[in-house]
Amino acid sequence: MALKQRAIAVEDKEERRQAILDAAEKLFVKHPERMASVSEVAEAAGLAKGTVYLYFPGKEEMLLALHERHTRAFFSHFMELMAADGPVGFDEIFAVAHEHFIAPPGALALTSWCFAMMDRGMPLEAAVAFKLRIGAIVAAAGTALERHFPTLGSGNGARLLQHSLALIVGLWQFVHPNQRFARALDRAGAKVFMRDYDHEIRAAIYALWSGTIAPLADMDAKPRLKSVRGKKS
Amino acid sequence: MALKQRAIAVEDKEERRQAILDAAEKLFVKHPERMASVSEVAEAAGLAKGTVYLYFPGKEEMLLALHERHTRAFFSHFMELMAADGPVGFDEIFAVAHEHFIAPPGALALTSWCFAMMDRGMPLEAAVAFKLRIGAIVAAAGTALERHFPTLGSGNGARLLQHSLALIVGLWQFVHPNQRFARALDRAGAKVFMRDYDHEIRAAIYALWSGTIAPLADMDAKPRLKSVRGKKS
Amino acid sequence: MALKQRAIAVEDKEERRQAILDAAEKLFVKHPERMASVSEVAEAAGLAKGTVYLYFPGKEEMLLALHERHTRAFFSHFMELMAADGPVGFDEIFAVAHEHFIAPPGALALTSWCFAMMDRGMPLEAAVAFKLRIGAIVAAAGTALERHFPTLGSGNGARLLQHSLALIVGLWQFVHPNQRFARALDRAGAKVFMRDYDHEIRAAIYALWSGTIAPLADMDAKPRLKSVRGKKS
Amino acid sequence: MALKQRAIAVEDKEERRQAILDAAEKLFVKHPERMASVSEVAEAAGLAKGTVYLYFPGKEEMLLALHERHTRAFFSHFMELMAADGPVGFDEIFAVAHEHFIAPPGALALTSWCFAMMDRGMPLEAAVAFKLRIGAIVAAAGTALERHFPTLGSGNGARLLQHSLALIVGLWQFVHPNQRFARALDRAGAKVFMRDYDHEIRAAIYALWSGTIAPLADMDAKPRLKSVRGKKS
DNA sequence: AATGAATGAGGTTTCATTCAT
DNA sequence: CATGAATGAAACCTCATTCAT
Repeated sequence: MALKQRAIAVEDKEERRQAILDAAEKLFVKHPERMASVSEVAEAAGLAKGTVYLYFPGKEEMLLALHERHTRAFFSHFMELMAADGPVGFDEIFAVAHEHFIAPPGALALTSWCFAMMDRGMPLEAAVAFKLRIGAIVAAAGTALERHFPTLGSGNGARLLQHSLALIVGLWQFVHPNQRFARALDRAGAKVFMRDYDHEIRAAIYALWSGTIAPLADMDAKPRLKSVRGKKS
Repeated sequence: MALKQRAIAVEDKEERRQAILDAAEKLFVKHPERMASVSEVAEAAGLAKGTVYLYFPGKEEMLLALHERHTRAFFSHFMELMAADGPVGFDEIFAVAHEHFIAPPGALALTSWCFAMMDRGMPLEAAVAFKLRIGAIVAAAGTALERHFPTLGSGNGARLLQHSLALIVGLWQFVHPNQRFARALDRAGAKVFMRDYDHEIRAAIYALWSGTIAPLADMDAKPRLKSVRGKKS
Repeated sequence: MALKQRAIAVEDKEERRQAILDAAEKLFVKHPERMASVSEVAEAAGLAKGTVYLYFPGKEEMLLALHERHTRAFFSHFMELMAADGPVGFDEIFAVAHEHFIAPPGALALTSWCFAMMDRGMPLEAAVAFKLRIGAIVAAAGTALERHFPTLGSGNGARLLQHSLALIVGLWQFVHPNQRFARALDRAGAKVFMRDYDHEIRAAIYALWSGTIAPLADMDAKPRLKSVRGKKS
Repeated sequence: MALKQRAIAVEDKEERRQAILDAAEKLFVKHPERMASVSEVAEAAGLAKGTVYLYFPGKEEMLLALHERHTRAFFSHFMELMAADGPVGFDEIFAVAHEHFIAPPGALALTSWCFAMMDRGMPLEAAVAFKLRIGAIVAAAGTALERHFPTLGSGNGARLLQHSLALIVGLWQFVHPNQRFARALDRAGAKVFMRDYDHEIRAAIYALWSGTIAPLADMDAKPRLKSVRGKKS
């Protein structure tokens, strides 16, 4: 179903908004080495440049909206999982995160870019508004998580979720597990040591959850986190 | 000691290079809302614009070099710590990371920006060269870490370090614990739930290390990472 | 008739393109000692710098287009002349060349500059495309010329035209018959020997046409192109 | 014999000056698509950038000096020819021009570039001084030529020489008979009509000399330079 | 005399955004 | 609502020239 020439009804407008985001996403994936310009996005969406500005206040906001779409989709799915009756395993939760953040090409690149822009280059209000919206969602999701893992304690659900997403994004930035880098590193003859992002992130997240949900004791007293080197017998 | 008018000796050149980085860093911190232009950096360093291009191939490379300076300083300090005779505690290690990555104003903002640029907007070669240089350092540091925590197993030291740095950066991007955001969030009347980055990151890293160094068992079999919700009596 | 604020119709666009060329030409003549910058041209045309880049891919292409305008105007006029019924004299043809190449201030300076840029400093494609366009025109003009001067023989019309234009440009470069040079040479107290370009070029072209259209005999056998010096009585 | 480290004697200085010109010429030929920078020239000459400025007031003057070297060599050779006792044929004279202007790679490209720069971009004084020096040489050469071709008449020798050189340069600019253009035109699939510069220029010069030395009558009265088109009966 | 580090004017180009149509 | 022409600030970068060493 083609888009209408003029979007007058509210649903038509929303549809067009989504079409613009689709176009932006497509281009983001298609050209991993640069940011598409607004006019490219517009063209890809079958619209004129100016029209994009009827739907988004600016370029950053548009990309942030795209990121938000990913994020909302994840949490929506996550809440469904939490709403389930039976117990939920790490694997199931991780699978949802994988589906929405890790698997979609460009998703983490976009997240990374958005976070950098939020700090410099984006109107502060847009960034803050985004954070408030997402914050509310994370809080709800955290509460839901706590119901499943009572040892977490109040407030720690949201924290664990944030730590987890932070780790997903941060590790991606370290590994840059995309074709461009992979090829370039191969050309450089590099025996690179950490390229299997999927495996790494799973292990890291598991460790984080393991350390959070099932902590062994107080941080500082733990002998296990004292190194053994140089220990006197 | 003032810089010479002309840096002819190799040491003088290095000194000037550092002076340019100092200026860039100063401006980065001073104007958190935007990136200073090359000519601003030059002026702040008391040099002409063209001179900066004698020391760096371009703007991105300059900022990457600044980030690399932080990173090298951290690992240098870290290696000193590892070289110590006695056992090393989590706190000591974390303190070093804190000193070099977390405490210096702008350090994480810069890291975040560099990572985003590395993906889009920076010459690929520059990014790859950087990754290779840092990769070698991380590998060495990982090996050193493994000597202190034998349960880590070969190769896991470097991985843990990367996971940790990823978490530091990623969480910062979630929290954006800087004045601009803090003020804006306050203005927005937000009861924001996670603003104490220092505390959060410590807990998150501890959990990660705890989960990595002292894992309790295989990931999937662990009942502790099965939720209790909906469990039949 | 003033230009529209926005050139939307194709004719308006062409008009604006011409207006930019007009501005460029004006500045070219006004400042014989340097090339105006694109932003000066834009300002002179009452436009913003960026707008010029909507109409021309770059500075060189813009100036080449200006030169092409002269050239096309000449050939257009020339073809009209050729289309006339009666016989056409050298004077009439030369008058057309004079009107379009020699008389307009700056025309030959621009031609000279374009030719130098075509060799170094201009994208090769732009230069080649220009040559192809002009080549087709010259070929047609040559054919027309041959109809008027049957002794020329097939193909020689285009050749003569090119030789003639070459001579016009080349001689101009020798004489630089412009005010700047004239004044400077006077200041230098020079009794310069060849300053009347208009007269010189007419004589030279006449000699060239005379020698081409009415050649006396084979090149090498001619006693007239052997010098008389040292000839035995 | 290697150049001395410091050129103190006058001959050493001249030698170094020539070495710089040699380097410039080499680079000019080696990179037909761009102008070498001063520092490239200096490096090719085994000198530092600043040293070039001890021998030439600026870049333009350096290239003009290179052009002047060609020109002086030609006229020197030409004068030898003129000094010969016997009669001199067109072929011999043309051969000298060919040897110094046409055959050396880059010679005409340089001439073309110098002429364009003389008009815009070069200090006027440098251009005028050059013209005065060359003017004197041309005048002398013209006088010598007149002795060989008495029908030329006083003053016309210099004029013919200038017309000839103008034609050589001008035609080159039309034809751009160099590899870059040749290849690009071939790629463009062009059946270009005038690519044999050597043949063309010889014919054109011959026609010019023929028309100048052996003119048939007054310009305007000549029926031969009336076209035949449309002639009655 | 030679060097090459420093200069900085000068130029081109891009592209997010605005706004007349 | 939609368009896309116009804007013009912002940025980067080069390189001829100067001058401290």
